[in-house]
Amino acid sequence: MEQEIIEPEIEVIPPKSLSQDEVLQASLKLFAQKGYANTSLTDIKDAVGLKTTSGVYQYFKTKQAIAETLRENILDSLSISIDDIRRRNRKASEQLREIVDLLFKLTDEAPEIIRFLLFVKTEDFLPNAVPLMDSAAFNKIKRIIQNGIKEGEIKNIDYLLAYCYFFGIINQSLLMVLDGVLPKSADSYQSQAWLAAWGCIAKK
Amino acid sequence: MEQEIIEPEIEVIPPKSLSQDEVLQASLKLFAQKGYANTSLTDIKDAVGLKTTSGVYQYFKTKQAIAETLRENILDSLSISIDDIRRRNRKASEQLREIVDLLFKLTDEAPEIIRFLLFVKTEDFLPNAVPLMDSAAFNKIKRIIQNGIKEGEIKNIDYLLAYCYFFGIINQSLLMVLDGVLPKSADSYQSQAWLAAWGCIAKK
DNA sequence: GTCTATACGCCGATAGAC
DNA sequence: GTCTATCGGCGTATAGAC
Repeated sequence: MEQEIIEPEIEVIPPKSLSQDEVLQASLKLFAQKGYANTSLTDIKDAVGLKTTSGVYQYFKTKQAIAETLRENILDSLSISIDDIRRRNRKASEQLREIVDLLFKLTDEAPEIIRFLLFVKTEDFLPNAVPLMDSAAFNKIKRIIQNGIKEGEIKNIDYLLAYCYFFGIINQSLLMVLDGVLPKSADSYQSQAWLAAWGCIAKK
Repeated sequence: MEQEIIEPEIEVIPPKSLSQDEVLQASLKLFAQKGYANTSLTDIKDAVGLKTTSGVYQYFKTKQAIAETLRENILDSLSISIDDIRRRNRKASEQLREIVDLLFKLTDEAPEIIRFLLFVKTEDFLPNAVPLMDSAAFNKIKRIIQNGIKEGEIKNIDYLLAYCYFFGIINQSLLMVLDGVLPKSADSYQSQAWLAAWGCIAKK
């Protein structure tokens, strides 16, 4: 008669079914805060609520593999977002504007992601990882700029220089927000940063 | 009969009077290339030509102390250079122009220094170091910008934003040169980068 | 004042009990 | 499938011989 009661036992309060994703999220925050080398598996295990580091190895064979997966996930989702942006907008100015939107929003809402991209030097510990600038996501950004040049929206300069000036301003803004040098939320600086960055490369 | 061969071992060629500065120079290169955490005292000892790490401790008590001294030296000499630049020029545009000159020249001639400034996150291992933006050198740069705003040379915006836009472009240019993304020497990009950066913050 | 030897902790990783 | 126990290695740092 009480056999049905067996069911609710399936984790009433803490599901505690530790998932691979919990490890990834915890590691992302730690790597973003302290850097890869200064983050030990002990730190990760603590952040996730495990008792020993052995548990972590259930999901990832090595510490490197965690960082690798993290990087792939971030770059993949960035790439997908950019695809979406390109689908919804035709002009380079609109596409870049939406990419800036995304980056500033992430800086406020998921700063670990931007920290990871801006601060964590993956080439230091992932020797054969694709350089950021050669990843799918960044290739798409470069293509947007090249198209903008071709269409006459962007000055006729080396597209790498256009990238450099535009994202120089954008990245430095995000960086100074994350470092607390610019004291307000990223959102507060977005429109001005966009104007400065776009004004740098826009034709005429 | 072959006993005389023992003698030449007294190092005829390399005087090998090891100086503190040799350790600093070697460490600077290593830190700039591989990062602080990935550089061991064994690496430093090898780069300097010592047989054991003990020799390094003759000049510095800890590995941290090496990085600390290095940072102080670099920031001090930067600060001195900026003093000199301010003495020789009155207008903010001229002063900034010469600072850009200096940074690009260093990128070509002593890339380790710029690498150390741009890439090595000293706050990760020097907990109580003064933040870059609060160092004497950077305070002088901020003052130059504030003066430029007061004199009407630079747009009337928050001086931190002016700093952000200007050095966003300059630093990104140096960074992309150091990463090899921009394939030529820093010198090749200097005048264009200056024009873009100054155009961003110049009045009118 | 430079090398020998070594202490000692932390880290990443593994084997195996339950 | 999670915890116990532990290994081997490297990294910083020290004590002391020469």
